Amino acid sequence: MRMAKIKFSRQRESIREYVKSRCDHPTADMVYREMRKIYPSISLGTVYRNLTFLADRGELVKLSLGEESERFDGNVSPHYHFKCDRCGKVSDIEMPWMTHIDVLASSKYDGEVRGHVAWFYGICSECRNLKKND
Amino acid sequence: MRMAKIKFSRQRESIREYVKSRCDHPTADMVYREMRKIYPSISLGTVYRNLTFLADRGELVKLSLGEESERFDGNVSPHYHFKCDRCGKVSDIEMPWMTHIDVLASSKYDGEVRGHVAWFYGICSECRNLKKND
DNA sequence: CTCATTGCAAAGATTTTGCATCACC
DNA sequence: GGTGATGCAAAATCTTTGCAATGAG
Repeated sequence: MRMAKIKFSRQRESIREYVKSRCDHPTADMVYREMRKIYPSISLGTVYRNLTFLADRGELVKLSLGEESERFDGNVSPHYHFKCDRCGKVSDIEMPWMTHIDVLASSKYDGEVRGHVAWFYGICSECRNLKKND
Repeated sequence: MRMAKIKFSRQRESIREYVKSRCDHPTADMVYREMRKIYPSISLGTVYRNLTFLADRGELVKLSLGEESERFDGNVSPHYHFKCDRCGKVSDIEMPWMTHIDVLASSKYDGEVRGHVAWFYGICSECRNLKKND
């Protein structure tokens, strides 16, 4: 079984750079709309293929935050996210990764706990300030 | 603005009872296939409408575990889930709800943290036993 | 030249919805 | 009888995929 060779592609490079440069955890469609500014004839399929490709190789992380569409994160170090219930914005939370909760879960469950997925929700500071003026 | 009156429907009762009786967190399609045994002409639309209706009224909980389709849980008390990476089974974990992690997140984030979503993953005991015999 | 990658369009999969009919109350 | 719920089918989303053409090595 031989590895398929990976060839350079401008589209893939731009997609990688774009996601890595953003802090807003864009969806495939957001990436697509941005890429069309550079490559007007790029297809959604290419965007999906490359996002999946990059996520499979660990260069991006796919985030499932219970929304219709997946989001992509260029920051691959383990960290948590906060989703605003009001504006939908997704931000990073700078708090330590809680490996101890895996140990806790493991002690309560008859199986091999390998990790967890978690995110927080509520109202972001911008939306909270807006509400004060309602 | 007047509340719409809610009428009894056998289909809705069966869907409620079915989900509440299960521990396997069925998807809409699993509920649909089960309901067709009782109501051969029930439609997927009716199943979706009722699952959403019941979830909106707090009688069921909709679970987004990063899968293609949502799952539904008849146990509405706060608890965590474990998803087996191998067989896909979703089980409950009997561990206390971790309100303290919301406090922790809140101290690290400039917004109003109202709660969290979390689940654990790994290999369930059945699958681990199978692997021993490989 | 070879074959990985693209663009395009069609197909998949899941969920929602418009509408006429049905059935609770 | 009035209107909420259903069945059916079409549509809406999001994502994947088959295929011929393109382009990197």
